[in-house]
Amino acid sequence: MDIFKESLVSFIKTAIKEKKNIDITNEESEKLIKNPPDVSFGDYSLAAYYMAGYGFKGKPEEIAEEIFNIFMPNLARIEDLFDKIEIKGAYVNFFVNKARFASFVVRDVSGSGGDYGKGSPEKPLRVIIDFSSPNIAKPFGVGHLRSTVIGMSLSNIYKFCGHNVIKINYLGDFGTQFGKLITAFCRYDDIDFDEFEVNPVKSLYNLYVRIHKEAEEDPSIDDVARDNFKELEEGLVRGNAGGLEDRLGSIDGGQTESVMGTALDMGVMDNKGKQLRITKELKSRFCDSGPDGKISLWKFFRNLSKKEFEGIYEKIDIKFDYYEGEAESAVFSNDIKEILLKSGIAEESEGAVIINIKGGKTPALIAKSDGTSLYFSRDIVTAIFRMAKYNFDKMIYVVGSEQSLHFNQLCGVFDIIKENLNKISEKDNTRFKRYASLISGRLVHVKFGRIIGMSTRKGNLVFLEDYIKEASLKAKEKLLLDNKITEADKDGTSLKVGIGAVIFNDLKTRRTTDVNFNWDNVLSFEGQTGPYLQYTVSRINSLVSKLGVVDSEGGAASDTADFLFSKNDDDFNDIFLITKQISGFRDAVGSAMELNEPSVLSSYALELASLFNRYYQNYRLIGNDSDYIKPRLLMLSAVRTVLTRILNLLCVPVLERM
RNA sequence: GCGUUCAUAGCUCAGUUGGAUAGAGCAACAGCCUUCUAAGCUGUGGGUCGCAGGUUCGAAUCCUGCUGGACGCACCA
Repeated sequence: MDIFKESLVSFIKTAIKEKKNIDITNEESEKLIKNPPDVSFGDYSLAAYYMAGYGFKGKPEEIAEEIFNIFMPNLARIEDLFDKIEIKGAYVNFFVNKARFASFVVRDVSGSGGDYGKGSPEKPLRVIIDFSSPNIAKPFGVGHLRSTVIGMSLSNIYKFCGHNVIKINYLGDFGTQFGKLITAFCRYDDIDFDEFEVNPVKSLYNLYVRIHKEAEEDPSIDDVARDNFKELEEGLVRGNAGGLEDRLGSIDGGQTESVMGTALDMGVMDNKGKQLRITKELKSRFCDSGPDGKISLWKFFRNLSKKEFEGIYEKIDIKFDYYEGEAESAVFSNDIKEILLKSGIAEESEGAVIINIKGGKTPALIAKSDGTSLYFSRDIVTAIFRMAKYNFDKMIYVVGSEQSLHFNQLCGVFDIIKENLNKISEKDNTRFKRYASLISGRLVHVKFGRIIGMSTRKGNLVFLEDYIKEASLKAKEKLLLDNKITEADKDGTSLKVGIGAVIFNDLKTRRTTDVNFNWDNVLSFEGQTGPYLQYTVSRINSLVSKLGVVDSEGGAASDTADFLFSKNDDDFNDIFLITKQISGFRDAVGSAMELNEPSVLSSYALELASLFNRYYQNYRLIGNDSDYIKPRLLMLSAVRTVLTRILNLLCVPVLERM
């Protein structure tokens, strides 16, 4: 909060106490202060409607009059900070001393180093953000990009607000579909092993599509696939002797790393720890050796895919603290099933095990009739492990809204467990009870809408790589046309612009609305786009470096003066608008975090960039004397500081020049 | 059928949590580069906030109904 608003807050608080004998907190007082919709209504306002709750009575206009009369006699107490107070209908509007305000903001930014807007909560939260989470047998498409950039951006925002963030990529590395993949891989003789090395995910996907098609003709394939999956899962369970409680015990003892690393395999790695290339011999060894072979094959698929994903993440500069997988949780799913059945929380139905979540009509399914695990049961185990490992205050799942039901049920299960804790026997379940009961109320599903209508010209799924390539190509054309780069593009400018366009496009609208995809829109780079923001920062860079030269020749300006700007300056009003926007940065980050909504920052940044570009167009700095330039240099770098920060928070690359 | 969610300018979206005159960007049209990067700026036109009720001083925002779309609803994830 700035000193202007602060003084209003305390003034209102005192006035209400003095005049109405009502005690209110600073927070309540702050809530009464509104931001008028238009600058012509001033900078802050008090609405009579809200004041009615604090002892003010009568028609709104009368209340406004009364408030106005409270302020006027005491104007001296705040007049340094405010130019004018006026009544307009039911509102009392406050106009800040613009020259002072602008000077204050600019100093505030330059004084906080690069940390302007950073939060430092008294009790930082420990927040897990689970995002991206691609399925290892499905191409990394646009849907995963959304989860990835929203998650990464939220991680940045929480961190910037002073919280402790743990970023987890929960790979979709398990489930019935892997039974299918194993079946397919072993069934077909014409598999291109080289292609498998180069494009593992695509190869797996093709296998999946192929076997799926064949299964439509011959349903017995599905049975084989289910058996293969069962064999795989049971093999893993055998390989990890000891149940859930033991595992939680070892986590308590500090053994937090995945148990899968030590799981059985038969020669997936060479003696240097490098994964072997698949060959015909290796393939038949995997396929003919029962559970151990299945496990090896599964690991082989997983490793190759993970490597491919890491390449993509590196390209768009996304980093995770941990990679996890569903398989580890699958191993302990059966324990969960037993606990919940025994305590009566879950029940059997048609051979499967279900839980009725209150308020929901659809029961949650935690185990299949053949005893193997499900997505849902694995997520329960995973959450418990994470509580044991990280003791989180909040866990955010960044997953599409089509999975709302799943996450409602997941939250519901932990509520039920907490309510029925005494039904679960203490014996052998101490740790389970401790951790599971802590989870209730701490899970958040941050959902996002689908991307509609995105396809190649042939109507196929668009891969992220191609998406970025297309955008970069377009950026390159533009750069070449303007004679800004050589064909070689050594700095990778076009790639950064392309990535910026693609990522920003995903973050500029509110998460929950479905995005209508439109190539023209993504490839235009004008108006409300990532490149527009990148361009704005580049412009400032260029201008600042040129002004820096001018300034060093011109001598010192009034660094310590109370006012850096004068209301007689030609550009005064525009400078004020810019600084006003800058001063809203803290609130913007704050609500972006509160709402788990990066787009709050996108809109904010676009507005700031737009104000700056208008200023840039209308006023010339070079050629003026140093006293004129120096404060404006501070203003420029304040804009740059905030815009750069937001680009960083939103995972949009910042360019020195473009 | 049940549940969730959405509907704002030709198109894509904002709209400060119920407040003052509903705003941007694209697209269209008219302008601005011998001057700090034209991926920019200025101006014009464009709206029954899906429809109908209700709640109150006040509704794009909350409630109900209707219409239309998206998603989900037991052994997939």
